[in-house]
Amino acid sequence: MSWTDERVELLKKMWGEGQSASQIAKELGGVTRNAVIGKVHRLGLSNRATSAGAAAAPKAAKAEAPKAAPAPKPKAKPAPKPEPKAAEPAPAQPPATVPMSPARKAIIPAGQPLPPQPSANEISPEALARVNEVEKTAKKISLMELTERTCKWPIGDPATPDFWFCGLPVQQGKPYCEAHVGVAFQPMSARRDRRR
DNA sequence: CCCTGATTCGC
DNA sequence: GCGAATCAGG
Repeated sequence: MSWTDERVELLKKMWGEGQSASQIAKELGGVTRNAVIGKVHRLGLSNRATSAGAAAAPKAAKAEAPKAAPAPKPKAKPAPKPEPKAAEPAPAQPPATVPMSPARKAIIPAGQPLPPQPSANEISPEALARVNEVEKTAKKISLMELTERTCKWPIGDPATPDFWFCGLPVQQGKPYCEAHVGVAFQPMSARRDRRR
């Protein structure tokens, strides 16, 4: 594919709208985001109000030496980085199997006894509200559709057909989307008033 | 890890 | 001019 006027125009339009290079590339087809970025630069349109990622970093200007540049050797990748590997602060119990749902039938899925889950209580009302919102617009994907980066929060009753997985984009690293991470990972807390 | 844009440089 | 590879940051 080449940069026809039309394609360049679309590129400009989308870039102007704040679309990401990858989105533009996907739209144009036949080009990678790198191609898009490269073109953007060649066209001279660059800095726009970026949201993130954009290297707002005032990189050292490439002042090419007029003659006989000292050749700073840009190729440099030391930093072996030993990787300290800090201990992960075990998060609260993520729903091993079934988190709470609107109407959990009285069925307890066979298997290990469910660990004490931070049920509806102890969770910020806001987080729950957001989850409810999310669950209404969740992608509702099936088990087969789960991927490394789809929210794996189960919704509904696994014993009925009304069962799906959230499916929204996961929050990097986590197994759930942002909303579900909010209720899945509790900072541990109030529950010690277990008079016993 | 995923994603973003920026730069470099051989073609 | 083009864009993959690479870099740098979130």
